[in-house]
Amino acid sequence: MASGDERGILATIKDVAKRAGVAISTVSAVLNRSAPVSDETIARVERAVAEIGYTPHGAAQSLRSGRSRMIGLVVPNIANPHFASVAREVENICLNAGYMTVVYSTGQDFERESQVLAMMRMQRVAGLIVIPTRSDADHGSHLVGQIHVPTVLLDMYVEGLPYDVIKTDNVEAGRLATAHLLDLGHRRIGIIVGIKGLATSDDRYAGYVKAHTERDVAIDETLVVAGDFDQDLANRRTLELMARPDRPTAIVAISNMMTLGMLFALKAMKLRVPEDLSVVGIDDLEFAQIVDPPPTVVATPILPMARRAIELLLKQIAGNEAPTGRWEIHQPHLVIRDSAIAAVVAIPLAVDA
Amino acid sequence: MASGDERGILATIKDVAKRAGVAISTVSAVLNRSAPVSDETIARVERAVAEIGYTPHGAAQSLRSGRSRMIGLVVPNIANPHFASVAREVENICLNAGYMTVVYSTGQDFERESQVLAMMRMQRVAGLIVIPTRSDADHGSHLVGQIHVPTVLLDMYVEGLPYDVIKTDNVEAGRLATAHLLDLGHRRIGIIVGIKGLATSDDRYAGYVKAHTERDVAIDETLVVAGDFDQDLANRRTLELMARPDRPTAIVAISNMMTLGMLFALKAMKLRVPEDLSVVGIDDLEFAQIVDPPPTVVATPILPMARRAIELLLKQIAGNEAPTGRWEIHQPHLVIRDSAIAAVVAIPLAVDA
DNA sequence: TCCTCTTGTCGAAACGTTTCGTTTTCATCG
DNA sequence: CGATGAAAACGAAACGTTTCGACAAGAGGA
Repeated sequence: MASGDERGILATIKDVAKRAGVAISTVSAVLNRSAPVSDETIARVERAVAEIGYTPHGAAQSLRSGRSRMIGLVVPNIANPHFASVAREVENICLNAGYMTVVYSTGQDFERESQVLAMMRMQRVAGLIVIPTRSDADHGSHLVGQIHVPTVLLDMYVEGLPYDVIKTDNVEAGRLATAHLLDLGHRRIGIIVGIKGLATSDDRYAGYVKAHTERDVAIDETLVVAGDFDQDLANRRTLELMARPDRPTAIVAISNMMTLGMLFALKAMKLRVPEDLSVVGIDDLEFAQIVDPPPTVVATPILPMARRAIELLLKQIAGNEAPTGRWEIHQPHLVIRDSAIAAVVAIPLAVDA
Repeated sequence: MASGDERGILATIKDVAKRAGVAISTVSAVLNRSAPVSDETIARVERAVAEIGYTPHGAAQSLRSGRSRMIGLVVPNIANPHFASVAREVENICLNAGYMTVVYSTGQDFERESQVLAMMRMQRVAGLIVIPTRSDADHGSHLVGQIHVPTVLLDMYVEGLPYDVIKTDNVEAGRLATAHLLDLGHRRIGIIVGIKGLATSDDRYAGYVKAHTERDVAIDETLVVAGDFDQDLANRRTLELMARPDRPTAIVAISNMMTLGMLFALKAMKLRVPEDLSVVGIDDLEFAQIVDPPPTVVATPILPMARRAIELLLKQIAGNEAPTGRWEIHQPHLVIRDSAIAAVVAIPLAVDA
């Protein structure tokens, strides 16, 4: 960084070549180890690079070579700790692999997703990890039209898309949460589902139904209320649900933010958890241990999933492999903490499931 | 997206020109509104763009024009909700301004910071918002050598750097937190400080001292213990501090994660907050309301600060303005919740400060 | 009528790399 | 000793844009 850069104009490979007294192509060969160069020349070039503080121009590289060193990560909301930790993981691994990560939030919004994908296209990212906003086939074909690079779908699938998918068994997650409550003797279990048409939400709800069916317990459809994936609406729905005379004795929340919204609503209503109401969330909370009460949740192995997604993606990019369109399903598991206890009146069911 | 793109090779401006029957430069003029073009030609070009689904090649644009549409955001840790919300805000505003955001975590690590800045340089980002890892002059000159674009420092300053700085009054934050406890009658107040040499940490500690001095209360230096900014070490330090026979009656934690670590440690020790120990944190917690207990904190207006930082940065980039090197200081304020109550033995001080 | 100005369009150069075919040098071998 | 080949270095084309000077055509003024 000694000299040579005035006013933000950085040194170019040409400057390096001149200083080292070699051709541009030789500098390139040294930098990329792409052709045999004598030890002496290598040394001269490297010295020149160090002296003038040369940093290659990424845009020029990717323009010429046709490959960019960027990977796009599209998540619903980076402010959600769940996705933030995914971002952190992706960022880390990619940096080590020499890739830059570009993270963007869609806010579960269709148009915004398009806007973000357009940006990604413009930057000609080398690959994409996407947590889609919706799961229907319409949305799928829309996505396909927008994406022209190796892509791995994370946490959520879209019907009939030619990408690899890393996901949790969401039906099992819903089943696990609900079964836990049923086995604790609860019979009136509310559930706040997410956006209809979102596989994550639909599947988790399917698990809720499955757990009931397995145990031959009837579902009161009025206890199934619609939310989105966020805190506010879950909060409101909880308020409504608990204001009813025939309120549930337990609730399942199908996302971490919804669990939070729910707990917050209950606190505002001065209802005690778990004494007045048992709660089971899906997706673990970052700081669960100091939440009041520490919630019982079905945790999904999001970090291993994220790692696997990049691994697959990098392999696709490197090997120029076509995506297999395969689903890789990771299993969730129940983490018992303090937000769910046995129902007071009902007789616990024999556990055998 | 009708045709023209096979195998991920996207259409170029040349394809558009051919299809519209005009010169490349005319297409460019239409797309950038950079020269007068007849209405009829505009229409023809726009139709061609739509028909073949043309997306400009960002790398080529920035190579030729010398300006990139990217802004870099360098934060300590994206997994920390505090910084994640900054990221969300920056991302949002930048997207609307036509810029892409590239977020990276340094993990408060010097080398990693270099690595990240090198990446940013390689991508020739148009501007940078940085939350630095250290504040000393050495680090400052190191930063200057690494940065060649308009830059705004957020939340933390580095001595004698020619960049604009948006920060909180950290001395006041420390003072506010400590004064609150002193005014509640506490006389043995512990503090877990961050990394020495970090302005944020040093200043907040200075505020702690200031509050004591103002009230003529002596400080027991052994109650001042060193942490980093993270959860784990704060946890350990709390354990140590509370294991002492002459343990404090209150503690100040100087970051959100440290507050969390502290609360967690106290919970593990089965100490009640605030009955056994009063706690005041600095920086608000995203989900404070459902933390047990909801902590009393000194909140910093991080989102307005972030907004202001981008505003300043975009202005610098657009106007080719030199940074003013000015400091803009935002005031923190006390948010009283449930983690701090009056000391049991001591007589509260008359409040006049 | 001629000159000038404006409007619309074009062609070519340039941005900083990678890549590939070519040239130079020199050792090896028949 | 001349041919062969490998190793090292070079030069130029190309990637997809923006930008700028040039040019044609028509309008307006003297």
